[in-house]
Amino acid sequence: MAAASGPAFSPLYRQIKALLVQSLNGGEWKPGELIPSEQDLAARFGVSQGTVRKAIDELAMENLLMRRQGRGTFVATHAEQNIQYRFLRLMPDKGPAGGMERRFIDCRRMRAPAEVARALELKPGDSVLQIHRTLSRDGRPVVFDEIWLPAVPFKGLTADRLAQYAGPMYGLFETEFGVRMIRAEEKIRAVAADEWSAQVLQVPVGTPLLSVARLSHTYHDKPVELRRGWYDTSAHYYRNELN
Amino acid sequence: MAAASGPAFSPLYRQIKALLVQSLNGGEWKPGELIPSEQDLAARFGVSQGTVRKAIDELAMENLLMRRQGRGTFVATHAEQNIQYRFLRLMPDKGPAGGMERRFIDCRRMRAPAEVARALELKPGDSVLQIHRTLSRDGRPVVFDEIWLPAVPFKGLTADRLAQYAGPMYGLFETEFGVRMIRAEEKIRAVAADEWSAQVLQVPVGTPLLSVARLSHTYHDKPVELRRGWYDTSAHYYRNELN
DNA sequence: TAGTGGTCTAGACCACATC
DNA sequence: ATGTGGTCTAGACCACTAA
Repeated sequence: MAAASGPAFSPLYRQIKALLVQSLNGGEWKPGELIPSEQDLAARFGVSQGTVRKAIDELAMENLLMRRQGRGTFVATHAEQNIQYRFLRLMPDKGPAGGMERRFIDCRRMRAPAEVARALELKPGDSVLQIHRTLSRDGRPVVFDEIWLPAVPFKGLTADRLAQYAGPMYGLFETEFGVRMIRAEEKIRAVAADEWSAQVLQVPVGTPLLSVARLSHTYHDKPVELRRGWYDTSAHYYRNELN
Repeated sequence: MAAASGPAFSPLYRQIKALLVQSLNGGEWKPGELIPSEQDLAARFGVSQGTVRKAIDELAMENLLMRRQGRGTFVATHAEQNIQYRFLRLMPDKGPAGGMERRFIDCRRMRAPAEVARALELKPGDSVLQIHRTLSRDGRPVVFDEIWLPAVPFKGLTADRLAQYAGPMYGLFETEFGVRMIRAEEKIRAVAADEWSAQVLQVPVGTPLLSVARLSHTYHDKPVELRRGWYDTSAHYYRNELN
């Protein structure tokens, strides 16, 4: 009848996958929790275990779920020791990867600038939070971040709460605000340090810095964080894998 | 008996996968060619179709093979129109992604510097090829690459041959030298343009540039290309996806 | 019409974690 | 001993391509 443009066919396991994402997004199973066994889910949806398995396979590959043989399938979380810094690709030239010191400079509420509103799919003038912070290694600042969050799901977030929380920032977002980061895109450039970033990173004005603009998404590809970072790459590098 | 340190268990489909990689590496099926059907492979290896399928699934996910419903499974290739610039992550701020003009500056044979020999796992002093080239958009140079290749599999490669070949460089490597690039790692930094790169990219000395050091691997994680690139990110950005 | 990969099922057994 | 995910099998049927 209609113009016949859409995908018109969706295999069963993708429909099951969509139902699982619904349950994740709706909070039926929270980050870190155990979800029902494949057998239980198969019974619940009225399909075979193999079909549920294929749906979970894809969700595990997309890092929404984590399988552990003999234990079960868990909702992935940023609040874990082993998967820490999942999105931070900056590696030190020498020494182990982890362990940078966080310092929060400020956290303000304001009206979204046009550019920020566009990226976060807000109306121009909607309320947003702006956070500035640094990451340091061995006392030397390496990363200067400016973070923009929509005010509505993150109401009540302050610099103090950020500073008090031990563990990755995205872990706090999960546990305190129910916002889980799934996927992000980064646009990377080389820029000269302006006065502000030069001061914060303790480098001369004009020093080449890596500019990293990250847009993070939660379920259903909804953007929920815009992050502009300046990285001092004199003793670190941004690592990427091509496949 | 022994100290029992190795993986000690390998599922059937991974053994099949290893056999398939052997055949790919050995040249039984060349890039772009059709491989036998899953049924044929199952018969050949004495396993069920499902087991072969799982092996092929992983190889397809790693971009070694390409499945096409109704047609069969093909060996992936860089010499294709649709998958062009698979490894180049530089995107223009405006306009479509593809279509940059290549220019080869030189191609010399020399002894490997220590750093290059280490990266390519050669003996110090082994013979290597050094290539310089640029990529331009709308006549303006954007990328300056210095490429290092081991001389032995790439014997006979000249700037002329590079310039005459239409299509991506890795396509030429496949068809002319039988070397297929599978996977690469990049280390990215912000640096100031030195005199040479400034001249080639037509920017002032000291301009911040993206420094991209890429190590490319063929089958069995063997490194076969070291590429140091300088990107002018005034009208382009390096795009990355985090998952 | 024939052949390919893609989906779905049902059942058996293995590896692993927990009790 | 039990329950979980992981592997392997065999067979049926669907979607797609090409001749």
